[in-house]
Parts: sequence; structure tokens; C-alpha cells
Amino acid sequence: MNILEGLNDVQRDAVKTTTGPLLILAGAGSGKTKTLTHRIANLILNEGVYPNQILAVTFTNKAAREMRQRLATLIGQPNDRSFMPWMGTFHGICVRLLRVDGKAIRVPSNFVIYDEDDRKGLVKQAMKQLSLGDREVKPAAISSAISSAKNAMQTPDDYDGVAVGPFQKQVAQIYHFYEARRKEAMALDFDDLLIEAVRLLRENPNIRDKWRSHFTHILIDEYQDTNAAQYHLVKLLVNKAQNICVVGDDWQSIYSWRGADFTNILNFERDFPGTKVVKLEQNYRSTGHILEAAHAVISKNNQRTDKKLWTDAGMGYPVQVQGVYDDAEEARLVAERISAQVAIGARRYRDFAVLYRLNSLSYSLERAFFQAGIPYQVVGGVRFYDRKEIKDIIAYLKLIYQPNDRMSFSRIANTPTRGVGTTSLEKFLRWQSTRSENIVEALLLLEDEPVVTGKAKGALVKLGYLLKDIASQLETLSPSDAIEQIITKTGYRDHVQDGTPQAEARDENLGVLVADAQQFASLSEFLEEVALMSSADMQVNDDMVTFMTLHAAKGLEFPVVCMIGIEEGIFPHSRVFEAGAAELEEERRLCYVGMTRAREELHLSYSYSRLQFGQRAYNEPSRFIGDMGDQVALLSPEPQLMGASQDEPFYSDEIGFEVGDSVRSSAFGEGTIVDIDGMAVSVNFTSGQTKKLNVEFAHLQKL
DNA sequence: CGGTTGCACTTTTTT
DNA sequence: AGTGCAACCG
Repeated sequence: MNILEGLNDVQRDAVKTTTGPLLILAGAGSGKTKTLTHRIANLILNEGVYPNQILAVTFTNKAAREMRQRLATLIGQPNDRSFMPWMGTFHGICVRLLRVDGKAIRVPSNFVIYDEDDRKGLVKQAMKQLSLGDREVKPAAISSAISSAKNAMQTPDDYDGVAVGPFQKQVAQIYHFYEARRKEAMALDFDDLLIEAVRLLRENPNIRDKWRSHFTHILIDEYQDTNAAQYHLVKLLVNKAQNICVVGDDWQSIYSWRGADFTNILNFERDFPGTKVVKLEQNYRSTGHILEAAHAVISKNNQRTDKKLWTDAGMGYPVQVQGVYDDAEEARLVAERISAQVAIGARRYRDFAVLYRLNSLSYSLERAFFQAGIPYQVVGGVRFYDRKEIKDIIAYLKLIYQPNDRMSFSRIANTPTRGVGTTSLEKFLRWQSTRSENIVEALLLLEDEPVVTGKAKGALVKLGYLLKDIASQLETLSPSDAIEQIITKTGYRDHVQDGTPQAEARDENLGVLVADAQQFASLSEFLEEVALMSSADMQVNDDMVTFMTLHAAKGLEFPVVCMIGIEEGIFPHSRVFEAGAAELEEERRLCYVGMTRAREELHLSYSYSRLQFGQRAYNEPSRFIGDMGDQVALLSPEPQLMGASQDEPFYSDEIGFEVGDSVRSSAFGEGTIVDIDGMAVSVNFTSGQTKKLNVEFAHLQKL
């Protein structure tokens, strides 16, 4: 099989460039993943590179999975880790490096990973213990300040040294406390995974050189969204041969709020002299109208490179902008559009995505789709692994895996309720911290200590034996069996059956968790997957409409995209108003990313009013609609008139047909139009049957 | 100690 | 509108 087949000249050039630094500037929909996959396949099949020597970094686990699948097909090997390059997110790769070599910087190989909730919880604890007034300062603000400090590679002492003003002084104190507790718990948070890996390679030249010679070829996807720590990591891993290939698009940089810095991609040529630059500008995804509207938007940004995507796919349908009266109407319109197209067989549910700026906008959609009986899936929002019952069981697993993890212990010490109140818990923890034993061992010792008394004592000792028992079987027990034991022996299954309407769903979730865990061989593997799994990683197999945020849509594509809530204050979000021009430009890039997810149809809508915080709010149409200029079809009357004109069919003038017209369809023959509802035209055919057809697809010919 | 009630706050976006 | 948490009562 020829790896170069089916590629355009530029893509082929990228694939054939196998040595030296390579920068691929890949516009939206330009066949970036295809190019990357073929490039890796070419290295393996034609250049004699062992898969193991290749490091491919993707932005999400899902992207890694997809790439692995496509590569397996391409090189004709089973999709098995042993035949595959190192593929994963920066975070995932760092976990692997740290599990192997972390000891060199005193990171234990069985560290646990703290997610955003764990971090916030620890910050709250710190604020309480340091008795810092928590009414004015929000834990979330502290948490993000700590994250920024970490990403800037500042230790608590560094931060303390430069902290100015009461807020930063406070952060410094909490940061100290946070780090001390985190290390005691043998935990690393998301930021630590990156910066500890950097520290590992920096402080241990022998280890660094080992990995440098191990990875002969490095590829990084979505390079425009790398942050400082990731940038340092790349520089540390690249060896003398400089076989580094990065792919990205500064127009699609949407994560600067998380520390991403798109100047990394702009400076790549400076960082790696002798870089070959390849530009993928032919778009294979979207039609001309969609591309031009998207281009009109991004053109309003000042801070950007200059390029122009092109397509030979034809203009397609114009981008439609729909003004509506309120959020309920907006949701209903989207639902109706989808129903109409599915009803006539033009599309399937899975062809549609509804995108929005804020998770909270999914509410009205869910209601409307539920009522209309349209199957849908919300990506993000409340993740499966964020549900209470799931987090509880995971906390048990984390504690068994890492018996110093106090956060997890605090979570489950009295879940299900076993008579351990806050006072007993605090007494125990205070006592335990004076001893050398870990939490599980300390629980067992409690029997002969007067630290806690009565019911609480018995309960804690019993919990200790239970944890110890499962931990001792870990060698032989699969993660799935371990979960089953926890659910049964702790009485969690009964705890879930609390008589509330949600009981069944929660019980079902536990079952899903047990089933999910079955694909994992070891507990550490399972915990890692759970911690690093993002909401965008959920698999979509069924025929359903997808709802998700614009951020989560990055890298995806759909035949039809509906973007809702295109209003000032929502998109662009009101928070960028006080911020600066740079933040507004990021919102605009986000708009560009959303629009370029669409293959054939793009529908935007804004609403005159909507429910926010339980009250009605009134927003103006977004400036981004103005940015599109005459690239779009405006389908809305003035907001003031909207309520009155709802019943009018918006398209009747546009489609060129009227009730009573005689038409010919290639599929059904001749007939007469009996009704028009938007794009849906009902035709009474001479064959006797009446069909509801979408004029966009039916290719009706007027007679 | 544990459950309930009421109040305050939420909303950027996520590895 | 929905959630989390603090204060109160049994």
C-alpha cells in the first residue's frame, strides 16, 4: 500500500520530510490529522523507525485514540500498544515519564492525580485552617492564581518573594499550605504533571539523555495551544537530530486563559533554526459560503498571521443567521430544523451538532429536544466521572492505591454514613499526622488508642480492615472486581437506594463504572484514565444530536452545525469586556473555530431575551454577526417585531416555490406543492403519495 | 451525629 | 433554575 496516495502535493511534501524541524501550518479542515497519520506511517514503513521511538502528542485522549486507530489501519497492524508509537496528551505522556523515573525527584511511582475538585477542596481546607476570610475571596480565584504560579514555574517561596497586595499575600500563604498537604498525600495536580516532568528532565541529565535518544521522532499536534511548561518539555526532549514536527494554526488558539501561548507556534522557526515550513491551505471540509463567512470574522483580528483557505467544493448553502424572541423559541427552531431533515431522510441525527459558548445554554435545548423526542447527547456539562457516586468510588480506589491520600479519605470517611462525624474525623486526622503510619495503617492502630471513642472508633477501625483487605488482594484483583467489592462491602449499593427518583440512575451508573473498569488491567491504569479523561473524550456511537461547548468542538466536524446564543455578553462573553483586546480576539478565534466545524450547513442564532440566573436578560446580537457582513443570509426581523412575526414562514420568498406549483422530483416523479413550512415542502405526487421534502436536498424542478 | 431547611451563588471555556 | 453549604433541630 502506498502511503503517499490520496494526498495533495503539500501534504505529500510534509509526509516526505522525515528529518529536521518541520512546521506544518494547517488551516481548519485542511487534512491535518491525515497528514500526521500518514507521516507516522511513512516513518515506520519506509524509514525503518520503530513505533516505540516515535512520540506523538495530541490535545485530547480522543484525538490520540482516533489517530491510533487510523494508523493501525494504515500500517496493517493490530491496534495494540506494543505496535504503536507513544501517543497521548502532554499530561498522559508526563504521567508515564514520572511513573518510570519520578523517583529521581522524589515523586513516588504510585502518586495519585488531583483533579480540579480535589484542588479546590484543598484550597478551601487551607483557607479554613489559616482562618482567612472566605467571604470576599473565592476559592476558585485562589486556585487559578496557584495554577498560574505553577505554570510560570514559581514555587511557593518564589511567589511569596514577588507577591504584592493583600490578595497575592494571601495566595502565597495558601499556596504554601496547599503544596505541603499535596506532597503529604503523594498527589500531583494537573499542572504538577507537566512541571514535575520538566523538573525531572532538567535536574537529571542522564535521564533526559535517555529519553532524548529514545525518541528519535517527535510530533506535536495543536501546537498553538501549548503552554510554557509544555514548551519547555518539548525543548528538553528534542535531541541533536531535531526531528521535531509541530502542527497547528494560530487562528484556532482558544486556550490562552489556561496558559496556552500561541507565540510558541509563531516563534517555532526561531527556536529551531533550519525549520522547513509547510502550509496546508486547501480546505476539504466546508463549502465556500461557510469558509468565506468564517474568514470574514477572523479577518477582524489584528494579531494573526495572514492566509486564505480555499476549497474547490463549491459555494454550498449560505450561512443562515436567525434572530428569535427567546431561548425557548431558539431551542424549538433548532429542534424543528433537525426533525424536518431527519423526517424526509435527508440526514441522520448524528449529522447535527449544536454549539454554544456556555454550558448553561444547554438547558433550554435539552428541554426542547426532550419534548420533541429527539435523541441527543450532551458532551461536557456534568461528566460521567464527575458524578457524586462515581467520585466516591474513585476516592476509595485512590485511597487503596495511595494510602496517604487524605483528600480521598476525607471524602469517604463517612460515605456511606457510618457514624463518623466531623469532630471524630478531625481528631483522627490530627492524630494521624503526628505519626509515621499512613492512613490505612493508622485506622487499624486506632483500636488501642483513645483518640476517638464510641461508634466512630468502631466504624473507623472496620473501615481500616476493609481497605487493608482489598489492598492486600490488589495483585490478583482486577480493577473491576475491586470496585465490585467496594460497592458491596461498604454498603454503598444500599446507600444509593435512598428512595429518591434518581436512585435507579445512580445504581445504573455504578454498573457502568464496573463495566468500564473491565478494560483495564491494573488499578493505576484505570485511575490514570479516569483522571485524565476529558469531557470531549466521550465516544459517540449512537445516532444522536450532539450538544457541546465551542471549546469542546475543537478538532471535530459535522455536516450541520447550529451555533446558538450569538449575543453580546454571551459570545463574546461579558468578561472580556473589562479584559482587553487580546481576550476579545480570542473570542473571535473561538467563533472561527465553531464556524469551521460545519461541512455543509451552518446556522447561527441570537435571541432577544433569555433566562439567565433564573431571570430574564436581554442581549444584543453579537458583533460577530456584523463581522460576517454580507456573507450571510439574515433571516430575522428586527427584535421589536419578532414576537409578532413568529408564524411567518421565513424562507417562503427565498426558495422560489409556492403552494400550487407543479414540480418534478427525480425520486418521486411529478406532483403539486400542497404546503410549505420553511425548507420543508409537502408535495402531492401523481403516484398518489404525499411527501414532505427539504428543498435543499430534494432538487425539485419547477414545471 | 445526622438530616433538613433556607440562603447565597452561580456561568466562561478544560487537561 | 439548580446546586452547595451553613446554621439549626431532633
